[in-house]
Amino acid sequence: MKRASIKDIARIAGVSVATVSYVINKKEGSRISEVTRNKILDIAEEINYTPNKIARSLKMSKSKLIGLIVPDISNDFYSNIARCIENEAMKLGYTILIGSSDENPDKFKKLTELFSQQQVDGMLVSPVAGSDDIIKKLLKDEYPIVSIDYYLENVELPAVTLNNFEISGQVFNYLMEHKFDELIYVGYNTHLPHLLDRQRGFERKIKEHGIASKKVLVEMGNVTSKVHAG
Amino acid sequence: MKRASIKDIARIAGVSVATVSYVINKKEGSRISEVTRNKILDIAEEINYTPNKIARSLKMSKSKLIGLIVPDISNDFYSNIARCIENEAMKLGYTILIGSSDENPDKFKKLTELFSQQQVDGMLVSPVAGSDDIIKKLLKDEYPIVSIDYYLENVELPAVTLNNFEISGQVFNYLMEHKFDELIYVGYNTHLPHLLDRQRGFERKIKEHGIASKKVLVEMGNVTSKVHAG
DNA sequence: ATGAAAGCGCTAACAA
DNA sequence: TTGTTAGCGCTTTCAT
Repeated sequence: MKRASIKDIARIAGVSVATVSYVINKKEGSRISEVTRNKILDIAEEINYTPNKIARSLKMSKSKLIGLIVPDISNDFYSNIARCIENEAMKLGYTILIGSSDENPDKFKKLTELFSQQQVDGMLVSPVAGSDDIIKKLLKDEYPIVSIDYYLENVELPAVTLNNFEISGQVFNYLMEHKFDELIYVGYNTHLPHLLDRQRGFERKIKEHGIASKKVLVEMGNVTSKVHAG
Repeated sequence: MKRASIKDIARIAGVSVATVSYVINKKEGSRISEVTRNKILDIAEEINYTPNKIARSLKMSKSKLIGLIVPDISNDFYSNIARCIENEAMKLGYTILIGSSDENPDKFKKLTELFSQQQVDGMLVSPVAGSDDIIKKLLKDEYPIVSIDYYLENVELPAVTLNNFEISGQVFNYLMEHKFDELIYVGYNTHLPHLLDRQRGFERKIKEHGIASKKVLVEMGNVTSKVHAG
């Protein structure tokens, strides 16, 4: 069944498409008499009209779509974040496009391209190691983009993250209160700034308290197996 | 930064938009000389052209979008399904729109409307109690839609589901092998056909084997608390 | 209070 | 081999 368009309504109602457009979009201005308004609304109802947002997007250069890129949507941490984002997006009339990067910069890039082509109005992304240049380019193209759980140094990337440095200190304090006398820091061997913050937070405390400590850095990937081995 | 369009490329290259369109879409036909093709590709690269899929969708009446409705994307079961769907979709050049219904038919309806307006090419939905009419309407409008984990009686709704009746029997067999001599069936008090199948599968076995049994049906919602109470 | 028309970026039929 | 053009469904300016 071909979908009804405002043109169909206009033809049936014997008015112009402009008029139909006005009533569909409930412009409150003085335009449109009660009688035409109702006629149009009735017809719309009857022929089961629903607006074509694609056409609208093209005309308006606004898609009401936002892209979400996470490392893996099947991961509990991210699917919960996705859900919260979805809730807020819905409230504002946005729909979310979703994609998983698997922490792979190529996939990440592909997703940004795909979303960008779908003309999303913005992206929420959880960047991955090696995606800095991709992000910078997006930013340079004036693409609204905010980062999740990650930030870039010397780049104005709006980000919602943890205060990793601070939290590391809190963990240290907790451990101290429980009378541990030697600590081992286990973390990724990485340059990602938000992860280094944890390390730095830990190191600062160690120095302050002059405590025995060790640091174990494992390669990105499966922590569990690496730590056992090491 | 305004995005480049094929018109920009055409202007710079001194060719028509049709020509640009042809090379962008790599039509292999005899059209287009190597030299123009390369010129166009170079310019596209240089001015950072990326196709506007919204425009393309409008023209083609195909959005390369598919909608996915699950009860809750933050639920492990569904986020895993979502991930698989995403993988397959990507392979085929589709992007997925996601929405959570919270098992609420109103939200479910809203999502189908939203997706439909976004001109998705089809929907994968996990229907909820009370959504039968919505589904039927979608089907009547010739909307490609397939159901997840659920089916409708007397309606041709493609569905990927468990064989609940059969599986119930297998569970029963397993229990028998382990020498249980009384069984309790705990399930929802519902009319949802796929859930009733489990019940029927169980009942058939009970009858066949003449075993002592009880049935506890709880209202949809939080099973755990209900069963404890009952 | 309403309509005509341009144009968003793209594809494709038809001409040249 | 390439160009012209109509049109997808919609919004909005400018007339009327």
